[in-house]
Amino acid sequence: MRPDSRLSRMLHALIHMDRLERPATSETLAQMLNTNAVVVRRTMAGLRQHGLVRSEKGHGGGWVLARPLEAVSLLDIYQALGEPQLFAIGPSVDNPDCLVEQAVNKALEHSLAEARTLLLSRLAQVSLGDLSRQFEEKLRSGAWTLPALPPTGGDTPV
Amino acid sequence: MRPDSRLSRMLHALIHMDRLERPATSETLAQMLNTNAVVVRRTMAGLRQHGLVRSEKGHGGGWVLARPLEAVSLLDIYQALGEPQLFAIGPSVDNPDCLVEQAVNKALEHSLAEARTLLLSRLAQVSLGDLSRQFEEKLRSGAWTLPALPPTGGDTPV
DNA sequence: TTATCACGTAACTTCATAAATTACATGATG
DNA sequence: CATCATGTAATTTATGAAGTTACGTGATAA
Repeated sequence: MRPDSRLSRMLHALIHMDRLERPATSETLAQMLNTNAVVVRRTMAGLRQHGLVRSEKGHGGGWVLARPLEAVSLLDIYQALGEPQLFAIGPSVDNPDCLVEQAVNKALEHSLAEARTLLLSRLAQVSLGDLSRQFEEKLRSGAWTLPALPPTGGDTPV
Repeated sequence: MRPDSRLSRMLHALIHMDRLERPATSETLAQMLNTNAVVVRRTMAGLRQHGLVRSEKGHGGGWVLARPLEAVSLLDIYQALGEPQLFAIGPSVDNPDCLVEQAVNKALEHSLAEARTLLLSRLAQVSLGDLSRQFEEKLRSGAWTLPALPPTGGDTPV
């Protein structure tokens, strides 16, 4: 099952947006995310509805952050995306009247619920500012030396 | 994303198998699980390779438990199924050289790994015997009173 | 005022994969 | 040796994220 990458993609986009002077167009973000501008707009729509970003039409328009990165947690983004399905495994609904199936599903869902609670609490504890700082740290520590590029200086990578 | 129901289905099947006198055919299990006998064989194959069940061909053949339910945890079944993908969300691989994407994915994967550890430990703590007892408890407590069936006695449901 | 830019959104196609189905082979029982 | 039941390859179906096409709306600039 191919995992839903929308959360990761939006985090990626928002951190880039924070580093740009001007609004980022859907086309620009689509190139960063190696996808299509319509996919960007569609996914960004939820964030706009939750007041995390604003959009502007026309010349010079695009997407801008509505809050500082420090004030946005990974959980905020997850929720703004509509809280997509977390788990790739789940209960069966083959014979809902069967008490065995009910007992199995109850136990399984209980374990899943615990894992979900832990995961959401972890997402709540991490801000986009934290991620941005970790990115800055990578830059400072020389991590920009890409495999095929000896450290001859030059452009910082995207 | 439709969740993978194989874990739930196999738990369901194994508990029923424990209550049968004779080997359960794939066809019988398929009816319990509202699916196809080939799906049952394919899914059961992993459990056989891990020594959790045995299969017998020919007349009177079918599937039998190779261990008491108490000696099998939900984690055992999950592993026997090849440890299928747990999460429906995951990292993006749009621009692997991008340090922002790397930082985002690292943080996300860390949270996911913690949730995975918790979930697997919970699955390890629950045995099929526990589930079977919970099923028996439902039976005893009158939970067999199905919506359309007043408690007039009669057959116990599947 | 008009051309261009950029978002908004519906409708459709593509892609991946669990699940289901079809087909046929192998082995065990009566 | 007919029947039953598993073993497994190959194919089709179903579902939803992702991608694409098309067209509409609003804002800016010339």
